[in-house]
Amino acid sequence: MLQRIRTRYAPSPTGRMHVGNLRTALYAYLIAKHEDGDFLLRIEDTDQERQVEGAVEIINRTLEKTGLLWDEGPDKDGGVGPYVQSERVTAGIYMDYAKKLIEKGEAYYCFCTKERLESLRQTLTVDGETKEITIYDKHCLHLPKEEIEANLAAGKPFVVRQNTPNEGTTTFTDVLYGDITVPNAELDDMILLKSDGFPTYNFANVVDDHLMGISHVVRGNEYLSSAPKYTRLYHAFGWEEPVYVHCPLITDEHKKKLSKRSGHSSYEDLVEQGFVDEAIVNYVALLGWSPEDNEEIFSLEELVKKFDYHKINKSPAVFDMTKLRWLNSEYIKRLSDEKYYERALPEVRKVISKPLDLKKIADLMKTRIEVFPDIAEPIRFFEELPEYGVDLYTHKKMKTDTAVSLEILRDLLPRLERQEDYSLEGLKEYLSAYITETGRKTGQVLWPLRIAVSGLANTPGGAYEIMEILGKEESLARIRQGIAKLEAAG
RNA sequence: GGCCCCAUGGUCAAGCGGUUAAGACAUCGCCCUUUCACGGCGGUAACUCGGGUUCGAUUCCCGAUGGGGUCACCA
Repeated sequence: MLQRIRTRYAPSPTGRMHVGNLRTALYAYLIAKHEDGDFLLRIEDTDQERQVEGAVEIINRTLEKTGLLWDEGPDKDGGVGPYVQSERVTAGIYMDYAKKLIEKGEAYYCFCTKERLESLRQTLTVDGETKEITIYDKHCLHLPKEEIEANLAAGKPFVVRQNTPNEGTTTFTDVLYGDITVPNAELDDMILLKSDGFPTYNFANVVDDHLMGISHVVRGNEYLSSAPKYTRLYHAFGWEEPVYVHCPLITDEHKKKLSKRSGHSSYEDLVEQGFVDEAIVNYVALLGWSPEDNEEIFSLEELVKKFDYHKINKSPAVFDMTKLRWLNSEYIKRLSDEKYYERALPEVRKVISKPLDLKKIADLMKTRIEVFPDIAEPIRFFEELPEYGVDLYTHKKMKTDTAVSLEILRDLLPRLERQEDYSLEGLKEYLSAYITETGRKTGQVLWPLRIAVSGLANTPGGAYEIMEILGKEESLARIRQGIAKLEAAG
């Protein structure tokens, strides 16, 4: 294959990128980069009503954060901006191409009013759901030339429609799905150019993919049913078709296509929920594809090396938050201190206002969380000793109960008051000496100690770690409280 | 409803005519351990159904069933 691979990600700027879009962008990027090809970004903003303020920036930022950097585009602000379709509309590109099609008889002007179109609409009820379908009747295809001219001259609003024959079939080839053939009669005369002069996605997409030399068109499987119409467009122009890669859908647990409208998480939502960029990209890559070596954790660079689009699955994949969380925990464990603190410390500060060693507290949580917000709850006891019942002091396996605990804490208190070194090592050394000296079991001594300083049966870290962080004064205060509590309980 | 696509454990996912049907997440149990977690070890759990083709089908073909997608002056 001598042809250079060129792919593109072509989103419409309507808000945050949801996971399905991110996966499409990722696959398009990987297909190109695996062969050292080009990856472009093209903003498809041909629907003026759906424009969302700042959406292009969100797309740019998301692509940058995930490392899916595009290779070319018009100069903009000293850098390489993405291609933007609305800017190309002004250049008259789409109008010119639409006219070429009209000349060839492959498209035609349509002056039908909304009302007339409305009358063509059929409603249909399936499984209790009401759906509306409209099949255009080619009314304007048969308009006399004079009438068309007159309408145009009168400035009557028009639309340009694709002229699809009612006979024959159209076949296109997808690398994953093979040849797909549909009867032309099934293909509606879709609108190419809207009455506001803007092209529809269907048209702009084909024209731009050709003009930009896109070799592999990567898009979601929901486009499979309109693909034959695009094929007809390519044929009508006499252009060579690109290679199609229709990616399987990503669905929710109910097998429904992920969409913003249904409230499914976008990439940015996930970041806000405490996920790591690389983990999200990694996980999403795995939905619909797996490497030959069966590895599951890899960087974008490794992905580029391993990715083979011929191995993309055909069946839809359910987005499994549980597995993403696991993968995220793996990424968190591998994070450098710097990167870990950057996101962990803010979470620690949410619950700790005392002048404690926040980094040490964060360290305690590194292997215990799946997402960053998991940090807050388990460390709250550092800030304030929670209310607890003396029954916590009873632990069969540790061979301890309230009586034993009271005895040990009373025994330990004066010693710990004399102890100056509250570092982890100091405490460890001192207390293990006490343990051997008294012949008690380690757990038997440490259990009541942890209960006293934390008020909890389960804590991140053990008694040593907690006491080190709390420091001598607070540790002793809590131990005295524990003793008082035990004495009061009798 | 028309058209199109899909079908291996709960989820992701190997497999591409002959396998004890991998692996990961989840789940369960054990070990490690002062708790929790990490880590280690092990268990439960799958080829939608019916016809073919074949010496032999999870694998190929057809059909059924199930699920999904799509049918806009949205992309």
